[in-house]
Amino acid sequence: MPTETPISMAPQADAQSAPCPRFDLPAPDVTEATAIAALLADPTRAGILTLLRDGPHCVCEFAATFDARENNVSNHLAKLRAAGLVRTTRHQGDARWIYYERDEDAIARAAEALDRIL
Amino acid sequence: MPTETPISMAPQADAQSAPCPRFDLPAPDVTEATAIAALLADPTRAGILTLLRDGPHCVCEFAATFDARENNVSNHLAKLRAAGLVRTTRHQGDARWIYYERDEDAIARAAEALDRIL
DNA sequence: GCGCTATATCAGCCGTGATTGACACACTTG
DNA sequence: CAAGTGTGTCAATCACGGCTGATATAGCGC
Repeated sequence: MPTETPISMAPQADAQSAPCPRFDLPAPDVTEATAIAALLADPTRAGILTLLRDGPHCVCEFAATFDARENNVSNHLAKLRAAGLVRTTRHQGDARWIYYERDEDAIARAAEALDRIL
Repeated sequence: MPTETPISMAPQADAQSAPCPRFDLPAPDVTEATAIAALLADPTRAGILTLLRDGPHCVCEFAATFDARENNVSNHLAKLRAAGLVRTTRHQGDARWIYYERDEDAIARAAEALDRIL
């Protein structure tokens, strides 16, 4: 206990001479934000979302651009799809080619969840 | 299978009958965004940043709120500090207590980096 | 039908990162 | 000064997630 300052105390309201930590603070719910951040933490997934901003692309294009294997790209796209951030459309004329495109509504909601903690 | 329309092909310029994938797309630089996303992907760190929005807090408050150990909280805070997202100030009167606070400028830049890929 | 292509799925391995447990440091109080 | 408190650091451990390699499916052309 600081027993000096016989007349005037430290007048700061910001931090007094006795710290009183609060142990009953409510823990904020960050499950949604952390799930999205975990998706964005991978460079391949982040690159895919960025590349998709100028239109749909197929798996082989991602694989070539990021020097990754097609199955790994497909795995990353499956996670983005499970989170609802991307959709798939088949190419008419050759339905083997699956084009991925952004779900802008879901991505906007994801950005809001991140902004809620930033 | 719709095999009709014997004369005219599908006239859409959006997706023709022959896909031509582009293999020379530039790979976007996502290093900054992925680094920040990796920080936010941990629930303790995300919770710390959220809790700090209503003012500075000390290590023991985080540990109590998230039911974590002080040394682990200190580890997470060290990473947030290394990224420049939080600052430290010592309590005057009892300098053992280290209060963490948000660096709003750095956090705003982090949010911009994430918005750049979302 | 058959082969070929584009994509998807999955067990197993492996590396990164969080937690553990112990210790060290800085500061205050007696 | 010593004891106690709040925090930081670090080797060892452990768990989660991406990669590998193989296999599977769907659609196209012959």
